[in-house]
Amino acid sequence: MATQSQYEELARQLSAIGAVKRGLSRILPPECPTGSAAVLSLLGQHGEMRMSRLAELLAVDMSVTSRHVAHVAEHGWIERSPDPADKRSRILRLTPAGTDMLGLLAQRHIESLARTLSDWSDDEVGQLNVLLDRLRASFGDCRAWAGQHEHTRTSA
Amino acid sequence: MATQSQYEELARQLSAIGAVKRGLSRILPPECPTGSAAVLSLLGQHGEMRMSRLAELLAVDMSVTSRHVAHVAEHGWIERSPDPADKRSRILRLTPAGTDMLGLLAQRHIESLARTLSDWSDDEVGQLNVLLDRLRASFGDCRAWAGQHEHTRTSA
DNA sequence: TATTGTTATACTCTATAACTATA
DNA sequence: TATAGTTATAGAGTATAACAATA
Repeated sequence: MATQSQYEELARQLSAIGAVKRGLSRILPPECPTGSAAVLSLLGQHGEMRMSRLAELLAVDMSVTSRHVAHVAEHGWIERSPDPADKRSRILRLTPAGTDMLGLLAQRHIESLARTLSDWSDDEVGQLNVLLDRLRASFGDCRAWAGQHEHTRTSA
Repeated sequence: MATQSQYEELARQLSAIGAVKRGLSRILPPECPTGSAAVLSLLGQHGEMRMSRLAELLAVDMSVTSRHVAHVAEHGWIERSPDPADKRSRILRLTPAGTDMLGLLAQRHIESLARTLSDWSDDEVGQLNVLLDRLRASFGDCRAWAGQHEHTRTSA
């Protein structure tokens, strides 16, 4: 168990990390904003999948996923083929153009991070990756989360 | 220097960390969304300051800062007094109500994180805090950043 | 009747540009 | 002329709710 102070600090750090994310998003081509990049990245990592699975991996509502996927499909980076097992579903799959775009994104991310984190050791970057992955897992596990404070009005 | 693979992984982790941030934002009272919470937090940490300083700490444009500050002031959580040294500026300062709200936010963050990260040691949380702080610093230092790819259209 | 996915609507956060007041 | 801050406008991301098609 960590101290209250550490939890407060972590909340501040997570709030501030938005600046880093914005920095990384600025290097993306404008046709491929962060939402599209996330879709491509997950399809590249996990291979073909359905909308519902993608929404779960993105950790956003399926309506949001639907819009991102529509944008990515309009650009020809993915194809949506009918799911023979369930006519309501479609299978999402990277196209060659999508794979190319994914390569471009990786290249830009690597360039930026290599420059920005030039004084980090590989061990430190590895540690951060491990901790961030665990953080995500800890939050993902805890699905008894939503509606806990149910957005109560306060008098403060 | 880290490997390309580690940089790619870090980019993915940062993209995915949004889910954690959204989780934390859901426990906030609806009158005090993340933008307002960030303003209160920084004023609590650093004490009174001017808009321009706050914008720098938030790492967002001053126009954005201005709107957050207006919202926070409307709720009576801060006061804006004229700066005697520069009539264009106003000094921002937490009110007692703002301090109360800050306390409520801290309490909710602590509750949530203590529950979610119950199996983390204090050392691990501390490590993550250190690395996130350093990450922010590395990006903050690198101000020769913007306009590097200048949003070039790509053919990919 | 329940589930998959889409669309309409609304809200938050952010950036750019135009503007006011002061330095 | 330059700087501090505000406001108008636009764009991206997300959530809720209503809807269509299929299970």
